Amino acid sequence: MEYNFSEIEQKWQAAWDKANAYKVSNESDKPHYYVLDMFPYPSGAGLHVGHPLGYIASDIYSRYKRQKGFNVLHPMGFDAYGLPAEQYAIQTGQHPEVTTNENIKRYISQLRKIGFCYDWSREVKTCDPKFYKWTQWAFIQMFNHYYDTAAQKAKPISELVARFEKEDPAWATLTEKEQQERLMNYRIAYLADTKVNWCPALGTVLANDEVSEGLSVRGGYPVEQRVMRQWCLRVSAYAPRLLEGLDRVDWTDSLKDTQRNWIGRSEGAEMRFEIKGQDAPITIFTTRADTVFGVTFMVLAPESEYVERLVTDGQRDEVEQYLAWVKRRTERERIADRKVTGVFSGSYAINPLTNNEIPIYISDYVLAGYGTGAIMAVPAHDSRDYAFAKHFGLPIVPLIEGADVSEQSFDAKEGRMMNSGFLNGLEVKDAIARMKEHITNTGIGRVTVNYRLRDAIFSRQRYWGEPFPVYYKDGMPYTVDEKDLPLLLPEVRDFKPTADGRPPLGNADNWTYKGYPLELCTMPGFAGSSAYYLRYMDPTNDEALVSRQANDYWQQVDLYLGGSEHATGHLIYSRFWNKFLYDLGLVCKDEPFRKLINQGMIQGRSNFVYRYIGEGATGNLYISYNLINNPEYKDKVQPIHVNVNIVNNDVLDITAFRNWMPEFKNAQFIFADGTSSEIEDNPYLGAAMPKQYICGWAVEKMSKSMFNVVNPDDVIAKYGADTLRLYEMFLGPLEMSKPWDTNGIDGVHRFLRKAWNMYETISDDAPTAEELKSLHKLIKKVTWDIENFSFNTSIPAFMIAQNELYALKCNKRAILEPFAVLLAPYAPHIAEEMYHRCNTLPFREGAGVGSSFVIDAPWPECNEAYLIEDTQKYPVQFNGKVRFTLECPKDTPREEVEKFVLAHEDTARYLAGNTPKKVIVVPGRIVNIVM
RNA sequence: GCCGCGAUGGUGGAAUCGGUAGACACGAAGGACUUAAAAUCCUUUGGCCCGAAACGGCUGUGUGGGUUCAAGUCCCACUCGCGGUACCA
Repeated sequence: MEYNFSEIEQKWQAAWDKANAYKVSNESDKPHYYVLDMFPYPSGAGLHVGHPLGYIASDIYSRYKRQKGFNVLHPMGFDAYGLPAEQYAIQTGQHPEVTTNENIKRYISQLRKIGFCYDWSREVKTCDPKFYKWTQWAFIQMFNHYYDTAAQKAKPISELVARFEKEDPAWATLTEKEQQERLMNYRIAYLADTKVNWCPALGTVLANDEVSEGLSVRGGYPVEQRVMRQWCLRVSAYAPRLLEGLDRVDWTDSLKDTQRNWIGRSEGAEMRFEIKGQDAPITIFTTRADTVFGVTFMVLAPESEYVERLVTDGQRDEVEQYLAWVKRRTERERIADRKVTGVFSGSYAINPLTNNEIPIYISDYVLAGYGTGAIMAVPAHDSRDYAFAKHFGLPIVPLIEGADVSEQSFDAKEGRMMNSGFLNGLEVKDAIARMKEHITNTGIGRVTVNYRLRDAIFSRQRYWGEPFPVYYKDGMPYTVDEKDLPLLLPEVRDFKPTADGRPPLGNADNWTYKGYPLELCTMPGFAGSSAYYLRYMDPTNDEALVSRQANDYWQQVDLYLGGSEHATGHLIYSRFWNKFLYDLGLVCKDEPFRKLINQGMIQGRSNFVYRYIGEGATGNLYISYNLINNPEYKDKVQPIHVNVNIVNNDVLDITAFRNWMPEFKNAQFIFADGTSSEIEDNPYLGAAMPKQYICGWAVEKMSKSMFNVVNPDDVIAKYGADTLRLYEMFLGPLEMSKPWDTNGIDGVHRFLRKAWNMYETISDDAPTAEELKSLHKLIKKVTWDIENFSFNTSIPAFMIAQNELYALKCNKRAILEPFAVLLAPYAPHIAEEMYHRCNTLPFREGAGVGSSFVIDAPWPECNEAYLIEDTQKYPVQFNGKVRFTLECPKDTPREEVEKFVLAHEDTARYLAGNTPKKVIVVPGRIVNIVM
C-alpha cells in the first residue's frame, strides 16, 4: 500500500474545511484554553521553512489540548502595516494595500497546506478598518486618561480637571489653550517635544527598540537624534507594574531578565547641589550615595535644562561650539567614537559634605533622558568619570580602602570606606544606606527609584499605518468623536513626503475633520499588534474591542509562542496596553500572556562550490569539497554560494548547476574521487553513472543572497506536510536556534511510510503484553513531551515504538488506534487516515482524530504503567548484618545482584552507614538510591 | 563591559530527579535482492587496546579543579561560541 501523502493531505484538509472542524465557539461547557502564535508580517518573499517552526509547535499543543477535552482558541491573523509594503509602494506606485493583500493570500495558502488547526473565521488583519477602529479607539482612551501615581492606575482626565478646579485657583484663569497644554503633561497619550531617533532614509522617527547600534532594525539605515514634536505613550508610568507583573507570569527567566534590564529599575537618591553665586540648586541622581565625599566635579548632559543657567559669559562661546558639535554627530558616530569630550561651563557647585567648590562640566557621556540629566562625578569609583577626570586633569579621591586608582577606577560596590567622614570604616552597602538616611534627614535630597524604560514615541511620518483620530484647533489636538470611528486611511496622490517635507498624508485631499486639519502622522507598527490577541476572542464585535463576556470566558492567552526578538518591543507594549485596558475595567486580567515560549530561529544552511583560482585557472573548474585541503588546491579555491535546492545531502546536481546561471554553463569538475571524468563505466551495463561532487556548507542567516532559502511548499510537494511538521520538530529543541538542514528529512519520511504500512490490514486480536508495553511507553513519553514542550524527543519515541511493533508484526486495532491518536497532533493528516482505517464505525467526515475537534478518540490514558516499570524486589544481606531491599529489572538473576553488591565494597559500606529506602540495580551497576 | 544561553561521535541531537553517556535519525562502510540502478531489508559504526571468542579491558560529554558510593548533569575558576544590551550615573 503506497503512502500517497498528497492525496491523504488534500482529502483531509478538504474534509476539515467542509466540516468546519476548527471553528471555535465562545459558548462551551469544556474548559477553555487559548493558544496564540505571534502573528506574522506578510512579507513579499512568502514563508520560508523557518517561519512555521513555532506555528507547528503551537498547533501540536492545540490539537493535544483539544483531544484532552478543552475548548481551544487557536487563531491566526496578520500584522499588515509595515515599512516594506510602503517602500515598495514608493518605488512602484502600487498601493500598499494591494501588495499586502496579495502577500496575505499567499501566506494563507502556504499555512493551509501545512494543516494547521486555525479557526480562520476569526482571522484579523491590522489594516482592516474594522480592526483599526479599535486601535484608534484605544488611542482616544489613552488621550483621555492620565496616570494617577498614588493609586498606580489610569484615571479619566476629567477627574484631574475636577481636581485642578477644586485645588488650584489659578486653573480657572487659564485660557483653554493653556489648560490643554497643562493637561498634556498628564495624558497617557500625549504630544511632546522629545529627542527622537530620526531615520532620514526612511523619512520617519523610530522607537528605541526599532534602532540597534545606531541603525534602523528595518533596512539598516543610519539614525540620528533630533528634537521633534511627537505623539508619545506614557509607558514609563507603568514601569513598576510592568516589572512586578513579571513575577506572576510563566515566562523563561532569560526573557524576564531581558525585560527587567530594559525596564532598568535602579534604587538611588536624588541630591541637591548648591551653585556658587546662585540661589537655585541643581538636582542629580545617583545609586552611589556613599561616594559623595569623592565628588570632585559635576557633569550636565548637553541637552540639560541646567546648561543655559550655568554657562558663564566667559565660557559661552566654547560651550556653544561644543553643543553644536554634539548636535551634528549621528547616533552611530557617537557609539563608534567613544573618545572623551566635554567643556567647562564656568560655574561651580558646592559639595554638600566637603563644602568644596567643584567645577561643572558639560559632556555627551551624560544622557538627558535618564535621571535628571545631571550627575555628580566620582572619578575614583566610576570608569566614565575616571576617563573624564584624567582627560581634564581633575582630582581623583579614592574612597575605598585598598583600591588602587592610579591606573583605573574601582567600580565594584565592595570594600571599606575611607576619606569619607562619618562613613569611614563602613562597608559600601552599609555606607549607601547610612548616607541615604543622612541626606533624607538633612534635606539635601531624597531616596528615589529610577527607571530606564522611556515613553514610547508613537508618531511615524509614514503613510501605511493607522491614522491618528486627532485634529488640530488653535494648534492644540482634539480627538475625533468615537461615533465617527474608524477614521479611514485616505487615498494619497503620492506615498512620498510632500514637497515641503510634511508626511505623506499631506498629499491627501480634504484630510480634515469638522473643517479642522487632521494629524498627518500615522501610528507605528506596534500599535496594531498591541491588543490583537483580545480581538480574536470576539473578532466581529462592532460595539467593542472585545465584549466583557467573551473576555471573561477566554480570560487571557494561556500559551503564547513567538521569537525572542520581540522581548523589548511588542511584549512590553502589549503588556502596557493590556494594563491600561485593565485599569479601564475592560479586560479581566492585567497580564495578557500567562505562559510564553520563544522558539529559536531557523538559520540557513548554505552550500558552496569551490572554484579553482590557482595556476592556469580558467574560472570554469570546480573542486569537490573533500579535496580542497589537498596541497595542489589548498588556498587556490574560492568558495561560491550555490543554491541549496540543487544540492541533495551535500551532493551537487551538476546538470542543474550548469543550468542555474549562465556563468556556470561550461563548468568542469574535479569530483570526490579526484578525477574529472563525469561518468564511471558501469561494469554491468556500460551505462553512464554520474559521479559525486561534494559541496561545502556553513550556517548563515536564511536569505536570498546566500541562496539558502528553503520554501515549505517545495518540501511539502516532495515529502508532504506531515513529514515537514515532524521534521521541523525533530530538528532539535524548540527554543534553540538551529540551521535548516534537509539531510535528515528522509529518515522522518521513512518512519511515516513504515508506520503507514502497519495499517494495511487491521486485526481484532487481543494485544500481547509486549505490544502493550511498547504502546504504554509511548503514551507516557509523548504525554510528558507535549506537556513540557519537548516535541523533538517525541519523534524518536514514535520511531522506537514503531520499530518494536514492526518487529512484532503488530496489526492490532487495540494498539494501532491509540498509536494514531498519539500521532495526530504531530502528523494530523496521516493520523486521521490511520484512525479511520482502524475504525469500524461508519465514516464521518471531519469527525476523527486529526481534526481533533469532535472527540471520538480521546487521548489514550496509560493505566497499566506496570508494564513499563518492570521491576522486582530482592532482599539482600551484607556481612550478615545489614539488610537492604534492592529493586532491579525483573530478569536480573539473584546471584548477579548479590555478586554485584559484594563486589562494590565502597557502595556497600556506604549503604551500611545510610539506610536507603530503595536501591535500583541493573547488572553491573547501581542506578538509583532513594534516601 | 554587563546580562542571558550554550559547548556531548563524521553530522543533527538523546540522556526529563545526580544513577548503564552517545537513544533516535542522517551520513559512512560491508552484505542481501537486482542485468544494473533506485527502492527495500540486514550487519557494523565514539576512540584505543587484547583476543579464537567476550555478556573482555582502558578511555571518553570544551579546559582545570572540587563535592559525591556515583557527575554530561551540582559547586569554583577558565576558554570558546551565540543572543541581548550598552556611556543608565
